Amino acid sequence: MNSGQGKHSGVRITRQRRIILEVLRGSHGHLTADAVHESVRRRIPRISLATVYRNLDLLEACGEARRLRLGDGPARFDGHVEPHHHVRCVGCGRIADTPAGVCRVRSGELAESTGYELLDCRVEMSGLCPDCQAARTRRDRSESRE
Amino acid sequence: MNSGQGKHSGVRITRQRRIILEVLRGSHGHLTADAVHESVRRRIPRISLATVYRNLDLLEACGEARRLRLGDGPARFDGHVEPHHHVRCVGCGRIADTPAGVCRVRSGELAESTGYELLDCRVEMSGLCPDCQAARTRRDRSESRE
DNA sequence: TTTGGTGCAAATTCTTTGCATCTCT
DNA sequence: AGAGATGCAAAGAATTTGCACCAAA
Repeated sequence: MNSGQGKHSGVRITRQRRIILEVLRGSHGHLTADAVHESVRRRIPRISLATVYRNLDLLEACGEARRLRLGDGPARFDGHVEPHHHVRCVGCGRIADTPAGVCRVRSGELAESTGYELLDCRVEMSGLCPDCQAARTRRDRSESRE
Repeated sequence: MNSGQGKHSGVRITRQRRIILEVLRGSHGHLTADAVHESVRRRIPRISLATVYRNLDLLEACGEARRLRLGDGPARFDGHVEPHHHVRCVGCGRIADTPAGVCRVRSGELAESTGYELLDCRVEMSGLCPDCQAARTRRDRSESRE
């Protein structure tokens, strides 16, 4: 975030910023800005949603958080920045992490076919979570009985 | 779209619907709803943006188009539904198609690690397009001369 | 002290909806 | 005729911004 440093260097660690990051790191989920706001509010009741958005933007720019736009609805923020990907359940919307290794990108082939130089790769899978698989099975059974 | 057919079967092929799809198919780009609207408007001046949105939703549901939410900003629509992926240039925002083969997903590993049953997989890569690579090179050279 | 951050409210941007009207079939 | 589509305008959701005040360095 701060490469061309002026005389004073910049980003401060405010209470709100620190706690927002704690919430992101602490949560296993992939929280919407609103959910982060709700959660932080329990510790800083007067924090505004705008501050949450500003800080999420900044954390993303710093590489401390990732913004996900899976499916529709609001963006989600992930405080775990180690390489990994996501699967979203088409049944219930739940999002799970997957190991980075489930997808392998041939950057050579990319460069060859498009001329692009690869910087980052995100995989959004969709599928059925175990619960929704079970629900489907139950439904299938009851339908075949009709 | 129409499996449990009632007495009358449903989706009509209206002029606006047909032309929207033609625009999507004809364009190589990945158009925003607004851009589709602009384009269709040249043939149907009174078409409304709402109609464009409604039809894009429907075409997506029919599997005739894909909705992409890459980076930020509005969704983009892709009328080419054969399997492929996308790279977005972090320099200029341009989006290019990539062959499906640049990315290989191990669905077995996915099921094993998450329990999800894989249905679909989208890869969003980011990188530098050839033009922005060239621009960077020029910039690097002029900076090293200072 | 000064530069950056915050809260609040208002503004933007993107997308969806209600409703009267129109149009395929 | 009647289900389904459209245009228009208004509503809605998500996110950003302007500004006066506050607080970390």
